[in-house]
Amino acid sequence: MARKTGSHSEITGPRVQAAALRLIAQHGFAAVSMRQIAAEVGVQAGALYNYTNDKQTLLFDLLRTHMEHLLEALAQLPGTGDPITRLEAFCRFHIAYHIERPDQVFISYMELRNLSPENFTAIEALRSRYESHLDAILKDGQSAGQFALDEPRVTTFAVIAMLTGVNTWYREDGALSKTDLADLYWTLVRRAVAA
Amino acid sequence: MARKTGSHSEITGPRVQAAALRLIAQHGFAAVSMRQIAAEVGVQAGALYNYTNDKQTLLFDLLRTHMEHLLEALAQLPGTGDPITRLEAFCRFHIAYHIERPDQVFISYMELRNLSPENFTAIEALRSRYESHLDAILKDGQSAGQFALDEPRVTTFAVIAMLTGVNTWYREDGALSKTDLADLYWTLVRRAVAA
DNA sequence: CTTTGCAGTGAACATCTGTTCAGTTATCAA
DNA sequence: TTGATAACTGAACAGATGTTCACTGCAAAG
Repeated sequence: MARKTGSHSEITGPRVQAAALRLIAQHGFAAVSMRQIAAEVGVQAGALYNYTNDKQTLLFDLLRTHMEHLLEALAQLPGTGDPITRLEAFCRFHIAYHIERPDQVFISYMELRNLSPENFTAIEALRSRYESHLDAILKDGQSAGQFALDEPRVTTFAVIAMLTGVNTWYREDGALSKTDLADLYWTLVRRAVAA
Repeated sequence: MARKTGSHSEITGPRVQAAALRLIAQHGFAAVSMRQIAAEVGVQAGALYNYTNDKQTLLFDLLRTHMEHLLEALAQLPGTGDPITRLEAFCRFHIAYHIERPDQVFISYMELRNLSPENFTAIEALRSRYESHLDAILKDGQSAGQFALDEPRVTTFAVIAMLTGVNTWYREDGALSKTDLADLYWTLVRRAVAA
């Protein structure tokens, strides 16, 4: 029978993911070698192939996992109700979730071009599902006369870009707390879309 | 005497820059080899070294040139006057300029991490000068009571992220004209900052 | 204790990397 | 025609790349 306890794979596997995530976020997918990732984990390069088919799949799994977790967390938000309340919930959620995962977010935007065509399509589909959530809120608010939007789809892109931009400048040790941050961005969004 | 006509360097030099720009934007700095760039230009790899000291300098020159041109163009905008008018001018300028140069914009955000520390500092300084322009407008409008901003610096980041985000989704053959686009974004910004 | 099989090693593979440089070509000035 | 020189070639360099695989060590199952 296969061993259960004493098996390292359940420890090493996540460590490979973590090392790959950190190194790719710092240097870029193409700039990081399998040997560097292995060294970070403390094994030889060959051992990585117990945990991934190849380097491309390693990247794809990082992005897919991130997007799936993001969608799972998003699903906790209310899908119906007052559009303004839902928009606020979405904005605060987006900032809170993304600011805690700068490496994942960075990679998810930067390394799309290093995905194979099939893998790219898969990730784009997940991203599209995420954006649809905000799109639905904006359209509902539009119908209810609470928002004044000429092009809800464009507003979706604009709001997500604005919120995600937090990651480019926010530092944990800065003057602003995460609550301050969410308040500031929510004020901007609220006024931008308000009827 | 040195030759003047018949000298190819004034032709090949820009072609090297253009090829490097296109390929790096598409695949990433680390993923593109000097041989690929040379092939795109139609020369051997060694010939590139007539136009750049090394690969790092080639990247740096692309980013530096982009930022310098951006700042030159920005300098054409009025530096004084009604803050609302200046903010509108800035927003329309930013979108118009960036949307015409997707490769440069992409590289300028994506490849910062592949710059040497000194080169990184130099580019960041240029970027900071650009952001200061918007920052000044927002602070002037704040003082004049035309804008209501809790943190002008954060608003600067938010607005720039939102406007630059256009590049991630806009397509030349889409339904929206560039004027429509600028109108939509300007409406969002105006309402977001309005007192 | 013996057997099983997972986890990891380390060498090997073919190929690619940035960069250098002696040598070739082509064009111009004189 | 001659001499100069900018532009480019093509080979060479030392080392890095992703991936494979026969192998070893070792913990657990029987």
